[in-house]
Amino acid sequence: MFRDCEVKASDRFITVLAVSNQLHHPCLGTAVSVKNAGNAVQRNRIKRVIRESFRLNQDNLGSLDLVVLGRPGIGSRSNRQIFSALDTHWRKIAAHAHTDTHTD
RNA sequence: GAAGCCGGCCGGACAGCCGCUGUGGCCUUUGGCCAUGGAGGAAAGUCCGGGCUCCACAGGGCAGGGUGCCAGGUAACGCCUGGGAGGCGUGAGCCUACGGAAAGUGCCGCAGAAAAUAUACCGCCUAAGCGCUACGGCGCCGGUAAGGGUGAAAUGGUGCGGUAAGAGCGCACCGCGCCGCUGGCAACAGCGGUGGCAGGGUAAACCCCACCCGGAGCAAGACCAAAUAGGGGAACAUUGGCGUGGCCCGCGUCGUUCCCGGGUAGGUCGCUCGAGGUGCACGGUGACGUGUAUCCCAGAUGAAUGGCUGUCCACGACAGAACCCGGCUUACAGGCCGGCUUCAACU
Repeated sequence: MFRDCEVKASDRFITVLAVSNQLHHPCLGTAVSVKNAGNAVQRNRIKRVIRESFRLNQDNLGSLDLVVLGRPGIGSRSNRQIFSALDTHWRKIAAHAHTDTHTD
């Protein structure tokens, strides 16, 4: 997954990796360490927000396996900041996915 | 009212929309619908104790670790309660690693004469004995530890007697040791007698004494399904290896270990009804116990318990269950309740 990454979108606090799959819906994985989030409470909050954002956008993401990585300092970001950053990343990845399907 | 002590409790609220997940029911069913439950006082640190599970366990010895005033509570504890002793505070209260230093060993910097079989730096004394004498004394041989000085600590303290000067040398009081009596389950306390004092500190130094302790942990462990190959090389081999988990004897077992190569970790159970919560009654100073009524209160496993919006306020701290309990410790915005103490003022 990390080696075969097809599309990557990232900023200072979040990295999103994507690989196309054979299912007809997207799959989400999260990787947020306590070390990067600060403590367990912040880590769980980040993961919840990631899942919620994914749920709201999954119809636009096609057949992709996605991994969202939390980078150092992510625990200091607010929910609003994470939602808006993920919206940007989802759009970028969806655009790539669509061009891929067109070129097929 | 101010300052403070002790004990207990809370840890944003409400509404709408959209989600996740446990349980129950329905739909002739592979997903929906309805109902209902869904993080904490510390879930944390993983520092103790216990349950549970598997392994080990004839027995013995030696290690190792822990606890350390007494009594009680408890499944158990290094926890809690009550009491004692010592210390701190005007007080309510708080703190204590609080057994043994005449069993042995070690250590005690600097200063100081001396830091432990004691000793004598500055001093004090010159009674007895010896020598000299200018008859004032001086020296020798000695006596002493009162005073000074050093130190955290110097062989009990204060006073009187005593003396050449002094000294528990004698006496009184205090302290200490021993014996007895009284009270108390006990730690211990009080009283009486007796001994002239036994000879520093340190045991979170070794140690001694008393008591306690088998090992590993839910990735424990059980079951189901699927799958694979007992391949190659090297070393050792009964004075050996393994079971074995501190070591030895013992007991059981017979190939064992290492390297290279290859393979697996899917599901179900364990998994939440428990030393359980709450109310009442009774026993107990209390920790707690007993009886009774009532309630069911997270159970995930790429790991749920949430997101957005609005309104309000004192604008929200520390922080996320992972087999389960009992403690301890640490973190914590702000707020509430009860009891008590001291000071000030009023009546």
